[in-house]
Amino acid sequence: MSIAALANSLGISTSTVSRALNGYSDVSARTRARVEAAAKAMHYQPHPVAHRLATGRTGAIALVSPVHSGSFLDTTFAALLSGTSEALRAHGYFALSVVLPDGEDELPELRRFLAGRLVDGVILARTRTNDPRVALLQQQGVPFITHGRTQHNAPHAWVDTDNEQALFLATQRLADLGHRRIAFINGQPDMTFAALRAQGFRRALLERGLDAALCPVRHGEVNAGSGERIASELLHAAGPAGRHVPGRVTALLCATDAIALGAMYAVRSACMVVGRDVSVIGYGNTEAGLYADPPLTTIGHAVVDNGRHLADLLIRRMNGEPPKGLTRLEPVHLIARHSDGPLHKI
Amino acid sequence: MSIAALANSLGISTSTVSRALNGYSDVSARTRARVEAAAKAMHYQPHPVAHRLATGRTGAIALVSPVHSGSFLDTTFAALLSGTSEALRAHGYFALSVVLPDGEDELPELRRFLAGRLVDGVILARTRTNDPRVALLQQQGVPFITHGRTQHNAPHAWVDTDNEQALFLATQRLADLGHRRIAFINGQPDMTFAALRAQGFRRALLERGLDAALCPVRHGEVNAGSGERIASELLHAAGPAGRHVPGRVTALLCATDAIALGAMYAVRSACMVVGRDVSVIGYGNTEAGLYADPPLTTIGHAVVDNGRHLADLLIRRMNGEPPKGLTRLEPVHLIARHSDGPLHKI
DNA sequence: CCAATGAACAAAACCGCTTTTGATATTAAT
DNA sequence: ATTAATATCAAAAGCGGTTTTGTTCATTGG
Repeated sequence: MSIAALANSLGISTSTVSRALNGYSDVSARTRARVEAAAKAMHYQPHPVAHRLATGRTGAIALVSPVHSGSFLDTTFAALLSGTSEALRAHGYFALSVVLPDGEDELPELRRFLAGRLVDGVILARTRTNDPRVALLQQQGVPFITHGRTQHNAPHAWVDTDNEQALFLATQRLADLGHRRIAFINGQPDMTFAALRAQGFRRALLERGLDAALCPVRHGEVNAGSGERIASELLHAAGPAGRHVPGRVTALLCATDAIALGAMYAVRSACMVVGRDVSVIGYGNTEAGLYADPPLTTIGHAVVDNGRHLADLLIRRMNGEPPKGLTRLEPVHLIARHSDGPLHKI
Repeated sequence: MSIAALANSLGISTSTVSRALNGYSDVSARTRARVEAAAKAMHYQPHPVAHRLATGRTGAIALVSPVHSGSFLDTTFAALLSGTSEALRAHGYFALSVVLPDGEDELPELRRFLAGRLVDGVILARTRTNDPRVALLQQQGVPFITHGRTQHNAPHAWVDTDNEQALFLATQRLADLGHRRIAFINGQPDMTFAALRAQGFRRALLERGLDAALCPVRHGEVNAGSGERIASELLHAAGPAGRHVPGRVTALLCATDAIALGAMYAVRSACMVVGRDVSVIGYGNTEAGLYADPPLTTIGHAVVDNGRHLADLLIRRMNGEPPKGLTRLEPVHLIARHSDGPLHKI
């Protein structure tokens, strides 16, 4: 069923059919009704590709994320996708998730994807503080929004969780439990979230008067294997030489629940008890943390909501709003369970 | 840069340019070289949407999966996406992941997506034994492949892991450890994988001479919460009345690692020890299982490879091969860790 | 020497829709 | 009554390619 066939069967021109169906004013009510009836009767639907060629719009957006080497897409990403899909569906858009290869091919591959013109807009996940993908999107003029702020000069739309506040809260909690030697097992330092969390960590140390030299920040992949390895190193390391605070760190802040699960494993491997000998706090409130032994104290954030807000703001961006005001910082909260506790004298 | 502009600058017709660039034979070598040089110099690239309209091909395929209510896309799906993306990229295709809403809207939404003509082929994940999406795809004539077999009459391409064998192996192992009362916490009964795993479970019971009446199969969501709830019920239930084998089940087979983590939680909640009082076996070999306490015995399968094979077979299908032979059953293996052990007399 | 073949390109049709421009009839204003 | 404005529709020109059909000229075979 093409528009030509429909027009033919009605004995009118294709342009009139198109204008009738698209709500133009110079079509008589009578004609419009006839066209609409015939379109329904003949199950007419405009050919989407022809429509795209004529209008330039595709009706789809992409959620772009790299495969973080060593860790598959995590549950955060899945929740994000779920939220955006739902919200975009309400506006008639399709949400497509696109996986870019890690490393050198990432940017060329994103370029190739954008050149393919499959989508009207892009949601960029896993942003880095200085993200070449953002520069590319700005240069190509594609409407986009990032999950996580960046340090680019030109403003762009973003949604972010309050990573800084999250680690401020978690660190404060450990300090208030008496811990003085707290380690932070962070993600890769070039990631936005990692930089912000490190800020929150340092702010809390300062505010609670802890010695930053005793509170190391380590960087690694956001999976359990990496968490186990780094935690193991931290637990077996002695304090810095010349200090009179002896021994090891007593608390492990972890950038994700997965890291925390690895860290808990390391604690057990060192024949210590999580929550008593060593406190562990995760981030993300995943099921795996909830059902861990002991249940993991963690940071909660509404990722599905993040997805919805990303979708809503992107649509406003695609409708021409300037990126300046299209930002949103989502609150976080601490979920206390049993993987942390008061400092026991060693 | 349109083809018209390029043709104009060369002083030849657009048809010759098109034919030169697309390898037709009736273009002289000299002309072809000139066209190619000019195309490169002017950075000409065919407009993808116009190309799609003319050829009917989009250069993209979709990995379609529902949001399973109560559980987000799990790591299995993420690994699948990773594998397919990589393999399809090698063939110049984009892999797009599409999330369908759960429930009533699933089929209409798939129909709407297919009508959008964004992709040349579809990979269908999470298949059910009688899957209306398969019927829809067949009816619409879209090349597709499923991850998981179905019971449809018309043959279709599929890749599946050997679910039956997996549960056969796991059940056998528990039987050989002396367990006589083994429960299987399965996924929803309409899912392909669940039906096949139940088959493997029953086959092993038969082969090892266990009493099926003492070995219940339960169905639930494939997440930890559901696993905890069902395991808890099973552990607190007495044996069937009138039997002289008293007490509870001593081993829990779980359809996913997530379920197993929930089950382990339930065991601890009942003041018992996983691996001694109750054996637990998972499925999927996830990181969360590896770093659990105790480390989870589970079924390993190469999901990323599944993704690659799905991609390869789908491409052969799109190239016109009949679906009959385009199938592949992937092997599984048991990964022994410490969440199971010999039966202790209660 | 003339018809048949083949090489190389141009012209035109097509994919299917949107949007601009143009034409005609009707109505309102002067 | 004549002109200007308005309503309604058709024609045509995009969007940017691919593919079929035609045309011209040089070559070859009989």
